[in-house]
Amino acid sequence: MRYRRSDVVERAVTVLDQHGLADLSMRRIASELGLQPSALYHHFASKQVLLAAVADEILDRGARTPHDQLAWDAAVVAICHELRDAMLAYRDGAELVATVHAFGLGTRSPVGPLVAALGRGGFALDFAHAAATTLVHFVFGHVSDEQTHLQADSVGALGDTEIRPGAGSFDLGLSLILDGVRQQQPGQVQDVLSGRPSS
Amino acid sequence: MRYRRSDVVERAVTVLDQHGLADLSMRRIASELGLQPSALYHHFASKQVLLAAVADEILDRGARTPHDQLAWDAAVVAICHELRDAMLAYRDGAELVATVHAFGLGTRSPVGPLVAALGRGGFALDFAHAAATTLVHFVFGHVSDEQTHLQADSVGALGDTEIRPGAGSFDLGLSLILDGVRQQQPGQVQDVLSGRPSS
DNA sequence: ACCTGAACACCGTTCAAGT
DNA sequence: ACCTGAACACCGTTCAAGT
Repeated sequence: MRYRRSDVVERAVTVLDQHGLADLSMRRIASELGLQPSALYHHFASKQVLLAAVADEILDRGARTPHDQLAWDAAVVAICHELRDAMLAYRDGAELVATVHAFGLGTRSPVGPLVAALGRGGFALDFAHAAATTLVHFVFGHVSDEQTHLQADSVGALGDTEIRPGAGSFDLGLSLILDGVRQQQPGQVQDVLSGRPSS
Repeated sequence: MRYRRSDVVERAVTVLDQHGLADLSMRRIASELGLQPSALYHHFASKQVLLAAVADEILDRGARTPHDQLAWDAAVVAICHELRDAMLAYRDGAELVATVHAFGLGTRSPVGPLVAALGRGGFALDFAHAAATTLVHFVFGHVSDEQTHLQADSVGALGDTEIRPGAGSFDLGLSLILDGVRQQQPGQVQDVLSGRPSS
């Protein structure tokens, strides 16, 4: 059989979702396609490049409408939720996307959209960048934890007392950071109890 | 030669610092000690367990005095800085510690001390736990980024326009989260401009 | 353009056996 | 208690050659 680059990515996504990141090897993908491992190097320069394409595909599939119409803070919440949902949709999605992001590969970084949203909030670029990466680190870390616990549960080892991370603690952490960001909003004093401007 | 478990950990830390996490293999550690790879399995049940011991060792070496005397927010800042410094002290330290933490291995989790500090701030346990993990995700993510950029720079590929993460953006992100936490302080209204209680 | 076949230089882990 | 030696079942990557 003769495949296109996108066919390989598609199959890699399936292997990832069904067998996890540890089993996502070049040899495994090749054998599932009925190819020799070396054939993959016609489509991708290295495994890292293939993984970056897989991460981009996962984020693409979770992409929704643009966030330009929303208020800056609603846009930030929407982007973070979209990112979380996209990564949760595939086994080890968060670990894969975070790894690709850490290596500076992949073209779908959520930092750009977040900086844009924060820019509409009137924040300086330096501050917007620091806030955006803080948010991204939180989302990656939290969703990785969620998926690790999902995995542990599905294997059967459920500790009763343990605090499980989920949508609740995600929103809590997210609003924590957002509250911190709002406090730096230039030229404004905040109403602490509602989180909305009071002047 | 005949080694103790701690000798193996010590050598592993050296290999990590000199050659990086990618080259920290069981075979590499064994050969540096003049042992067969199988000999390591007398001391550690698996590579994961060895890595957990290495992470613990790195955090142990960075351990300072306890933070019980400090105000809760000063303690949080101290714990996060200590964690950052400990991981920055060894090549790929952040990636290793974060990986071990994600797998639930290692005995030196910074979440405990952070929850304790936040408890002294009067926060509910659930909230304290969410805040602590948010802080830990931020620290792991930020320091991983710092070390990735350090590595890229030392290789020689320095992009000029790029925003480099460092101590400045670390403190910025940290105070961002801390500001958000302060806003949830029970039974208090905050002075937004100073970050200190006003009532 | 896309793939095969064979090779190279590695992995983590197990296990019987040695001292 | 600590280690050897050999094996098993894998890796990512390269490269000449095929269609």
